[in-house]
Amino acid sequence: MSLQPLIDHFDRFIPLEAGEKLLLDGRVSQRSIKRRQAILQEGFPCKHYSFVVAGCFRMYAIDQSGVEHTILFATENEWIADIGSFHSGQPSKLFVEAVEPSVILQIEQKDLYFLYLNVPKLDRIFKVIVENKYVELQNRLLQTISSTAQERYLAFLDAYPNLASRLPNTQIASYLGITPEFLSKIRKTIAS
Amino acid sequence: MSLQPLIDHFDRFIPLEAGEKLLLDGRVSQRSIKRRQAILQEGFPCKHYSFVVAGCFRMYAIDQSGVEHTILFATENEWIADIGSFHSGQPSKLFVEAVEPSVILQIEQKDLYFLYLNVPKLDRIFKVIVENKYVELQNRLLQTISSTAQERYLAFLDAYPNLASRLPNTQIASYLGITPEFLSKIRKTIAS
DNA sequence: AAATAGACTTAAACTGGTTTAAGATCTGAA
DNA sequence: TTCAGATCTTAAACCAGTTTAAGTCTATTT
Repeated sequence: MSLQPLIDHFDRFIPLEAGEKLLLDGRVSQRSIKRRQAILQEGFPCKHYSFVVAGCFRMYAIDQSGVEHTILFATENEWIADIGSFHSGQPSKLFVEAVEPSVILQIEQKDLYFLYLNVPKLDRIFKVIVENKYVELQNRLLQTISSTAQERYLAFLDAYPNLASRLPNTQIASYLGITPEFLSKIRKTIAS
Repeated sequence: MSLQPLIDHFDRFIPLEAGEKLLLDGRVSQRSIKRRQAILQEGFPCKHYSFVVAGCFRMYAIDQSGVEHTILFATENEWIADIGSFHSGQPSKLFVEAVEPSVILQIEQKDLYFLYLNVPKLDRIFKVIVENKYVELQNRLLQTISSTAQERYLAFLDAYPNLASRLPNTQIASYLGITPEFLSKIRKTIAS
Protein backbone atom coordinates (compact mmCIF):
# COMPACT_ATOMS: atom_id res chain seq x y z
CA MET A 1 0.00 0.00 0.00
CA SER A 2 1.27 3.46 -0.84
CA LEU A 3 0.44 6.57 1.14
CA GLN A 4 2.35 8.66 -1.35
CA PRO A 5 -0.69 10.22 -3.11
CA LEU A 6 -2.03 11.33 0.26
CA ILE A 7 1.31 12.68 1.44
CA ASP A 8 1.72 14.57 -1.83
CA HIS A 9 -1.76 15.97 -1.33
CA PHE A 10 -0.98 17.23 2.19
CA ASP A 11 2.41 18.56 1.06
CA ARG A 12 0.67 20.74 -1.50
CA PHE A 13 -0.95 22.63 1.41
CA ILE A 14 1.86 22.61 3.97
CA PRO A 15 4.95 20.35 3.70
CA LEU A 16 4.91 17.65 6.39
CA GLU A 17 8.04 16.61 8.21
CA ALA A 18 9.33 13.03 8.12
CA GLY A 19 8.17 12.37 11.68
CA GLU A 20 4.70 13.63 10.88
CA LYS A 21 4.52 11.39 7.83
CA LEU A 22 5.42 8.39 9.97
CA LEU A 23 2.39 9.02 12.17
CA LEU A 24 0.19 8.31 9.16
CA ASP A 25 1.43 4.69 9.02
CA GLY A 26 -1.18 2.24 10.17
CA ARG A 27 -3.82 4.95 10.38
CA VAL A 28 -4.69 4.99 6.71
CA SER A 29 -6.01 1.99 4.84
CA GLN A 30 -6.20 1.41 1.13
CA ARG A 31 -9.23 -0.17 -0.54
CA SER A 32 -10.13 -1.08 -4.08
CA ILE A 33 -13.77 -0.44 -4.87
CA LYS A 34 -15.71 -1.97 -7.74
CA ARG A 35 -17.99 -0.05 -10.05
CA ARG A 36 -21.36 0.57 -8.31
CA GLN A 37 -20.01 -0.63 -4.95
CA ALA A 38 -21.11 1.59 -2.05
CA ILE A 39 -18.72 2.93 0.59
CA LEU A 40 -21.54 4.66 2.49
CA GLN A 41 -25.20 3.76 2.71
CA GLU A 42 -28.21 5.57 4.08
CA GLY A 43 -28.96 4.55 7.65
CA PHE A 44 -25.34 3.89 8.61
CA PRO A 45 -22.98 6.39 10.20
CA CYS A 46 -20.15 7.62 7.99
CA LYS A 47 -17.08 5.95 9.54
CA HIS A 48 -14.34 7.27 7.23
CA TYR A 49 -12.94 10.23 5.41
CA SER A 50 -12.09 8.78 2.00
CA PHE A 51 -9.41 10.17 -0.30
CA VAL A 52 -9.84 9.21 -3.95
CA VAL A 53 -6.54 7.97 -5.42
CA ALA A 54 -8.05 6.74 -8.67
CA GLY A 55 -11.55 6.52 -10.08
CA CYS A 56 -14.64 8.49 -9.26
CA PHE A 57 -17.41 8.53 -6.64
CA ARG A 58 -20.89 9.92 -6.51
CA MET A 59 -22.71 11.16 -3.39
CA TYR A 60 -26.49 11.09 -3.59
CA ALA A 61 -29.72 10.93 -1.60
CA ILE A 62 -32.92 9.09 -2.39
CA ASP A 63 -36.14 11.00 -1.73
CA GLN A 64 -39.55 9.73 -0.53
CA SER A 65 -40.56 8.91 -4.10
CA GLY A 66 -37.42 6.86 -4.70
CA VAL A 67 -35.74 9.43 -6.94
CA GLU A 68 -31.95 9.85 -6.68
CA HIS A 69 -30.47 13.32 -6.23
CA THR A 70 -26.74 13.64 -6.84
CA ILE A 71 -25.04 16.11 -4.53
CA LEU A 72 -21.50 15.86 -5.85
CA PHE A 73 -18.89 13.82 -7.66
CA ALA A 74 -15.39 13.27 -6.27
CA THR A 75 -12.51 12.33 -8.53
CA GLU A 76 -8.74 11.88 -8.16
CA ASN A 77 -7.20 13.79 -5.21
CA GLU A 78 -10.52 14.75 -3.69
CA TRP A 79 -12.02 13.82 -0.32
CA ILE A 80 -15.47 12.40 0.11
CA ALA A 81 -17.41 11.89 3.35
CA ASP A 82 -20.70 12.81 4.99
CA ILE A 83 -19.02 15.29 7.29
CA GLY A 84 -22.06 15.76 9.52
CA SER A 85 -22.56 12.06 10.12
CA PHE A 86 -18.81 11.47 10.49
CA HIS A 87 -18.54 13.85 13.44
CA SER A 88 -21.92 13.25 15.06
CA GLY A 89 -21.99 9.48 14.63
CA GLN A 90 -25.64 9.81 13.54
CA PRO A 91 -26.89 7.62 10.67
CA SER A 92 -26.26 9.22 7.30
CA LYS A 93 -29.03 10.09 4.88
CA LEU A 94 -26.65 9.73 1.96
CA PHE A 95 -25.13 7.13 -0.32
CA VAL A 96 -21.58 7.22 -1.68
CA GLU A 97 -20.91 4.84 -4.54
CA ALA A 98 -18.09 4.21 -7.04
CA VAL A 99 -18.97 5.40 -10.54
CA GLU A 100 -16.08 3.34 -11.92
CA PRO A 101 -13.48 0.94 -10.46
CA SER A 102 -11.62 3.03 -7.90
CA VAL A 103 -8.86 3.08 -5.31
CA ILE A 104 -9.22 5.06 -2.10
CA LEU A 105 -7.30 5.78 1.09
CA GLN A 106 -9.51 5.82 4.17
CA ILE A 107 -9.06 7.30 7.63
CA GLU A 108 -11.32 6.25 10.48
CA GLN A 109 -12.70 8.80 12.90
CA LYS A 110 -10.49 7.82 15.87
CA ASP A 111 -7.40 7.87 13.65
CA LEU A 112 -8.24 11.24 12.17
CA TYR A 113 -8.82 12.65 15.66
CA PHE A 114 -5.47 11.18 16.76
CA LEU A 115 -3.78 12.83 13.78
CA TYR A 116 -5.45 16.20 14.49
CA LEU A 117 -4.02 16.04 18.02
CA ASN A 118 -0.52 14.96 17.04
CA VAL A 119 -0.07 16.82 13.76
CA PRO A 120 -1.60 20.25 14.37
CA LYS A 121 -0.82 21.19 10.78
CA LEU A 122 -3.62 18.86 9.80
CA ASP A 123 -6.13 21.12 11.52
CA ARG A 124 -4.96 23.86 9.22
CA ILE A 125 -4.84 21.63 6.15
CA PHE A 126 -8.33 20.25 6.66
CA LYS A 127 -9.63 23.72 7.46
CA VAL A 128 -8.45 24.79 4.01
CA ILE A 129 -9.79 21.62 2.38
CA VAL A 130 -13.24 22.16 3.88
CA GLU A 131 -13.16 25.85 2.98
CA ASN A 132 -12.49 24.91 -0.63
CA LYS A 133 -15.29 22.36 -0.60
CA TYR A 134 -17.57 24.99 0.93
CA VAL A 135 -16.84 27.47 -1.85
CA GLU A 136 -17.49 24.80 -4.49
CA LEU A 137 -20.78 23.86 -2.89
CA GLN A 138 -21.84 27.48 -2.58
CA ASN A 139 -21.20 28.01 -6.27
CA ARG A 140 -23.20 24.91 -7.08
CA LEU A 141 -26.12 26.08 -4.93
CA LEU A 142 -26.04 29.50 -6.54
CA GLN A 143 -26.04 27.99 -9.99
CA THR A 144 -28.82 25.60 -9.10
CA ILE A 145 -31.11 28.38 -7.95
CA SER A 146 -30.24 30.95 -10.60
CA SER A 147 -29.73 29.17 -13.93
CA THR A 148 -31.88 27.18 -16.33
CA ALA A 149 -31.25 23.47 -16.85
CA GLN A 150 -29.52 24.16 -20.15
CA GLU A 151 -27.15 26.69 -18.59
CA ARG A 152 -26.40 24.24 -15.81
CA TYR A 153 -25.68 21.49 -18.31
CA LEU A 154 -23.29 23.67 -20.32
CA ALA A 155 -21.57 24.75 -17.10
CA PHE A 156 -21.25 21.11 -16.06
CA LEU A 157 -19.64 20.20 -19.39
CA ASP A 158 -17.32 23.14 -18.95
CA ALA A 159 -16.38 22.33 -15.35
CA TYR A 160 -16.02 18.55 -15.75
CA PRO A 161 -15.23 17.92 -19.44
CA ASN A 162 -13.76 14.49 -18.74
CA LEU A 163 -16.44 13.43 -16.26
CA ALA A 164 -19.29 13.85 -18.74
CA SER A 165 -18.08 10.96 -20.86
CA ARG A 166 -17.45 8.68 -17.89
CA LEU A 167 -20.97 9.01 -16.49
CA PRO A 168 -24.28 7.51 -17.57
CA ASN A 169 -26.84 10.03 -18.65
CA THR A 170 -29.15 9.36 -15.73
CA GLN A 171 -26.46 10.37 -13.26
CA ILE A 172 -25.72 13.61 -15.07
CA ALA A 173 -29.45 14.39 -15.07
CA SER A 174 -29.71 13.61 -11.37
CA TYR A 175 -26.76 15.97 -10.73
CA LEU A 176 -28.40 18.72 -12.79
CA GLY A 177 -31.71 18.22 -11.00
CA ILE A 178 -33.68 17.24 -14.10
CA THR A 179 -35.05 14.05 -15.65
CA PRO A 180 -32.98 12.05 -18.16
CA GLU A 181 -35.72 12.73 -20.71
CA PHE A 182 -35.29 16.45 -20.40
CA LEU A 183 -31.52 16.10 -20.64
CA SER A 184 -32.06 14.37 -23.99
CA LYS A 185 -34.21 17.29 -25.09
CA ILE A 186 -31.51 19.77 -24.06
CA ARG A 187 -28.86 17.84 -25.98
CA LYS A 188 -31.04 17.90 -29.04
CA THR A 189 -31.56 21.67 -28.85
CA ILE A 190 -27.84 22.25 -28.36
CA ALA A 191 -26.90 19.99 -31.27
CA SER A 192 -29.12 21.86 -33.71
CA MET B 1 -16.33 47.79 22.43
CA SER B 2 -16.81 44.30 23.82
CA LEU B 3 -15.19 41.19 22.45
CA GLN B 4 -17.07 39.09 24.96
CA PRO B 5 -19.63 37.59 22.54
CA LEU B 6 -16.78 36.46 20.27
CA ILE B 7 -14.74 35.06 23.14
CA ASP B 8 -17.78 33.19 24.42
CA HIS B 9 -18.30 31.83 20.94
CA PHE B 10 -14.72 30.53 20.69
CA ASP B 11 -14.87 29.16 24.25
CA ARG B 12 -17.84 27.03 23.26
CA PHE B 13 -15.54 25.15 20.88
CA ILE B 14 -12.28 25.10 22.87
CA PRO B 15 -11.65 27.33 25.92
CA LEU B 16 -9.04 29.99 25.16
CA GLU B 17 -6.38 30.97 27.67
CA ALA B 18 -6.07 34.53 28.95
CA GLY B 19 -2.96 35.16 26.85
CA GLU B 20 -4.73 33.97 23.74
CA LYS B 21 -7.68 36.23 24.44
CA LEU B 22 -5.32 39.20 24.76
CA LEU B 23 -4.08 38.59 21.22
CA LEU B 24 -7.57 39.37 19.95
CA ASP B 25 -7.33 42.96 21.21
CA GLY B 26 -6.91 45.43 18.42
CA ARG B 27 -7.46 42.76 15.80
CA VAL B 28 -11.25 42.77 15.99
CA SER B 29 -13.39 45.82 15.30
CA GLN B 30 -16.99 46.42 16.16
CA ARG B 31 -19.41 48.06 13.73
CA SER B 32 -23.05 49.01 13.86
CA ILE B 33 -24.84 48.42 10.59
CA LYS B 34 -28.10 50.02 9.54
CA ARG B 35 -30.99 48.16 7.99
CA ARG B 36 -30.29 47.58 4.25
CA GLN B 37 -26.67 48.71 4.63
CA ALA B 38 -24.21 46.48 2.74
CA ILE B 39 -21.03 45.09 4.28
CA LEU B 40 -20.00 43.38 1.04
CA GLN B 41 -20.80 44.34 -2.53
CA GLU B 42 -20.35 42.55 -5.84
CA GLY B 43 -17.13 43.56 -7.56
CA PHE B 44 -15.19 44.15 -4.34
CA PRO B 45 -13.03 41.61 -2.54
CA CYS B 46 -14.38 40.35 0.78
CA LYS B 47 -12.02 41.95 3.31
CA HIS B 48 -13.49 40.62 6.57
CA TYR B 49 -14.87 37.66 8.38
CA SER B 50 -17.90 39.11 10.18
CA PHE B 51 -19.37 37.73 13.39
CA VAL B 52 -22.98 38.72 14.01
CA VAL B 53 -23.44 39.92 17.60
CA ALA B 54 -26.98 41.21 17.07
CA GLY B 55 -29.29 41.48 14.12
CA CYS B 56 -29.41 39.57 10.89
CA PHE B 57 -27.69 39.55 7.49
CA ARG B 58 -28.55 38.20 4.10
CA MET B 59 -26.07 36.96 1.46
CA TYR B 60 -27.31 37.09 -2.11
CA ALA B 61 -26.30 37.28 -5.74
CA ILE B 62 -27.92 39.18 -8.59
CA ASP B 63 -28.20 37.31 -11.89
CA GLN B 64 -27.98 38.64 -15.47
CA SER B 65 -31.68 39.53 -15.42
CA GLY B 66 -31.36 41.52 -12.21
CA VAL B 67 -33.08 38.94 -10.00
CA GLU B 68 -31.79 38.46 -6.45
CA HIS B 69 -31.00 34.95 -5.21
CA THR B 70 -30.54 34.59 -1.46
CA ILE B 71 -27.88 32.06 -0.50
CA LEU B 72 -28.17 32.28 3.26
CA PHE B 73 -29.14 34.29 6.30
CA ALA B 74 -26.82 34.77 9.27
CA THR B 75 -28.17 35.69 12.69
CA GLU B 76 -26.76 36.08 16.21
CA ASN B 77 -23.52 34.14 16.83
CA GLU B 78 -23.00 33.19 13.21
CA TRP B 79 -20.16 34.12 10.84
CA ILE B 80 -20.71 35.58 7.43
CA ALA B 81 -18.13 36.09 4.67
CA ASP B 82 -17.48 35.21 1.05
CA ILE B 83 -14.83 32.67 1.98
CA GLY B 84 -13.55 32.22 -1.57
CA SER B 85 -13.05 35.92 -2.17
CA PHE B 86 -11.65 36.46 1.33
CA HIS B 87 -8.77 34.04 0.74
CA SER B 88 -8.16 34.66 -2.96
CA GLY B 89 -8.55 38.44 -2.86
CA GLN B 90 -10.61 38.18 -6.06
CA PRO B 91 -13.68 40.41 -6.43
CA SER B 92 -16.76 38.84 -4.90
CA LYS B 93 -19.88 38.03 -6.89
CA LEU B 94 -22.02 38.39 -3.79
CA PHE B 95 -23.74 40.98 -1.67
CA VAL B 96 -24.06 40.87 2.12
CA GLU B 97 -26.59 43.26 3.60
CA ALA B 98 -28.19 43.86 6.99
CA VAL B 99 -31.81 42.73 7.14
CA GLU B 100 -32.31 44.76 10.31
CA PRO B 101 -30.15 47.10 12.44
CA SER B 102 -27.20 44.96 13.47
CA VAL B 103 -23.92 44.86 15.38
CA ILE B 104 -20.97 42.85 14.11
CA LEU B 105 -17.38 42.08 15.05
CA GLN B 106 -15.05 42.03 12.07
CA ILE B 107 -11.62 40.52 11.53
CA GLU B 108 -9.52 41.56 8.55
CA GLN B 109 -7.60 39.02 6.55
CA LYS B 110 -4.13 39.95 7.83
CA ASP B 111 -5.39 39.87 11.43
CA LEU B 112 -7.08 36.52 11.01
CA TYR B 113 -3.91 35.09 9.44
CA PHE B 114 -1.92 36.51 12.37
CA LEU B 115 -4.31 34.85 14.81
CA TYR B 116 -4.14 31.52 12.97
CA LEU B 117 -0.36 31.62 13.36
CA ASN B 118 -0.31 32.64 17.01
CA VAL B 119 -3.35 30.82 18.34
CA PRO B 120 -3.22 27.40 16.64
CA LYS B 121 -6.47 26.48 18.40
CA LEU B 122 -8.17 28.86 16.00
CA ASP B 123 -7.24 26.63 13.09
CA ARG B 124 -9.17 23.89 14.84
CA ILE B 125 -12.04 26.14 15.83
CA PHE B 126 -12.51 27.56 12.35
CA LYS B 127 -12.16 24.10 10.84
CA VAL B 128 -15.16 23.05 12.93
CA ILE B 129 -17.06 26.26 12.13
CA VAL B 130 -16.59 25.76 8.40
CA GLU B 131 -17.50 22.07 8.69
CA ASN B 132 -20.77 23.05 10.35
CA LYS B 133 -21.46 25.62 7.68
CA TYR B 134 -20.67 23.01 5.04
CA VAL B 135 -23.17 20.56 6.49
CA GLU B 136 -25.86 23.25 6.62
CA LEU B 137 -25.22 24.23 3.03
CA GLN B 138 -25.27 20.61 1.90
CA ASN B 139 -28.65 20.12 3.53
CA ARG B 140 -29.91 23.26 1.87
CA LEU B 141 -28.69 22.11 -1.55
CA LEU B 142 -30.26 18.70 -1.07
CA GLN B 143 -33.56 20.24 -0.10
CA THR B 144 -33.45 22.66 -3.01
CA ILE B 145 -33.01 19.91 -5.57
CA SER B 146 -35.36 17.37 -4.00
CA SER B 147 -38.39 19.18 -2.58
CA THR B 148 -41.25 21.23 -3.95
CA ALA B 149 -41.55 24.93 -3.16
CA GLN B 150 -44.25 24.23 -0.58
CA GLU B 151 -42.13 21.64 1.20
CA ARG B 152 -39.20 24.05 1.21
CA TYR B 153 -41.38 26.81 2.65
CA LEU B 154 -42.67 24.60 5.45
CA ALA B 155 -39.12 23.46 6.21
CA PHE B 156 -37.98 27.08 6.29
CA LEU B 157 -40.72 27.99 8.77
CA ASP B 158 -39.69 25.02 10.83
CA ALA B 159 -35.96 25.74 10.78
CA TYR B 160 -36.17 29.53 11.27
CA PRO B 161 -39.47 30.21 13.07
CA ASN B 162 -38.34 33.61 14.33
CA LEU B 163 -36.68 34.68 11.08
CA ALA B 164 -39.86 34.34 9.03
CA SER B 165 -41.52 37.22 10.85
CA ARG B 166 -38.44 39.44 10.64
CA LEU B 167 -38.11 39.19 6.88
CA PRO B 168 -40.06 40.78 4.04
CA ASN B 169 -41.86 38.30 1.86
CA THR B 170 -39.71 39.00 -1.18
CA GLN B 171 -36.59 37.89 0.69
CA ILE B 172 -38.15 34.65 1.84
CA ALA B 173 -39.20 33.96 -1.75
CA SER B 174 -35.72 34.69 -3.02
CA TYR B 175 -34.31 32.27 -0.41
CA LEU B 176 -36.77 29.58 -1.46
CA GLY B 177 -35.97 30.12 -5.12
CA ILE B 178 -39.48 31.17 -6.12
CA THR B 179 -41.32 34.40 -6.96
CA PRO B 180 -43.11 36.39 -4.24
CA GLU B 181 -46.33 35.79 -6.18
CA PHE B 182 -45.95 32.05 -5.93
CA LEU B 183 -45.15 32.33 -2.23
CA SER B 184 -48.49 34.10 -1.80
CA LYS B 185 -50.17 31.23 -3.62
CA ILE B 186 -48.48 28.68 -1.35
CA ARG B 187 -49.55 30.56 1.76
CA LYS B 188 -53.11 30.58 0.50
CA THR B 189 -53.12 26.81 -0.10
CA ILE B 190 -51.63 26.16 3.32
CA ALA B 191 -54.13 28.42 5.07
CA SER B 192 -57.11 26.62 3.54
C1' DA C 1 -56.62 64.12 5.73
C1' DA C 2 -54.49 63.30 1.49
C1' DA C 3 -50.65 61.63 -1.12
C1' DT C 4 -47.00 58.69 -2.12
C1' DA C 5 -44.69 54.53 -1.95
C1' DG C 6 -43.36 49.77 -0.53
C1' DA C 7 -45.05 45.28 0.47
C1' DC C 8 -48.54 41.62 -0.30
C1' DT C 9 -52.27 39.28 -2.96
C1' DT C 10 -55.06 37.66 -6.81
C1' DA C 11 -55.85 35.86 -11.20
C1' DA C 12 -55.12 34.60 -16.19
C1' DA C 13 -51.96 33.36 -19.65
C1' DC C 14 -47.77 31.21 -20.29
C1' DT C 15 -43.32 28.26 -20.08
C1' DG C 16 -39.71 25.18 -18.39
C1' DG C 17 -39.52 20.87 -17.05
C1' DT C 18 -42.13 16.26 -15.82
C1' DT C 19 -44.71 12.17 -16.81
C1' DT C 20 -45.97 8.46 -19.36
C1' DA C 21 -45.31 5.48 -22.91
C1' DA C 22 -43.15 3.66 -26.81
C1' DG C 23 -39.32 2.71 -29.72
C1' DA C 24 -34.13 2.72 -30.68
C1' DT C 25 -29.51 1.64 -29.32
C1' DC C 26 -26.06 -0.40 -26.72
C1' DT C 27 -23.84 -3.81 -23.79
C1' DG C 28 -22.26 -7.91 -21.83
C1' DA C 29 -23.08 -12.66 -20.61
C1' DA C 30 -24.16 -17.39 -22.04
C1' DT D 1 -24.31 -15.01 -32.01
C1' DT D 2 -28.05 -13.98 -29.81
C1' DC D 3 -30.78 -12.58 -26.18
C1' DA D 4 -32.01 -9.74 -22.17
C1' DG D 5 -31.37 -5.86 -19.50
C1' DA D 6 -29.94 -1.44 -19.33
C1' DT D 7 -29.52 3.16 -21.35
C1' DC D 8 -30.98 6.80 -24.49
C1' DT D 9 -34.33 9.23 -27.37
C1' DT D 10 -38.77 11.00 -29.00
C1' DA D 11 -43.19 12.84 -28.49
C1' DA D 12 -47.68 14.23 -26.42
C1' DA D 13 -50.15 15.43 -22.40
C1' DC D 14 -49.51 17.45 -18.19
C1' DC D 15 -48.14 20.35 -13.98
C1' DA D 16 -45.32 23.36 -10.96
C1' DG D 17 -43.91 27.66 -10.98
C1' DT D 18 -43.41 32.34 -13.80
C1' DT D 19 -45.02 36.48 -15.93
C1' DT D 20 -47.78 40.23 -16.41
C1' DA D 21 -50.94 43.18 -14.76
C1' DA D 22 -54.12 45.01 -11.68
C1' DG D 23 -55.74 45.69 -7.09
C1' DT D 24 -55.32 45.85 -1.74
C1' DC D 25 -53.15 47.08 2.36
C1' DT D 26 -50.19 49.43 5.32
C1' DA D 27 -47.05 52.95 6.83
C1' DT D 28 -44.93 57.25 6.43
C1' DT D 29 -44.61 61.85 4.78
C1' DT D 30 -46.72 66.26 3.90
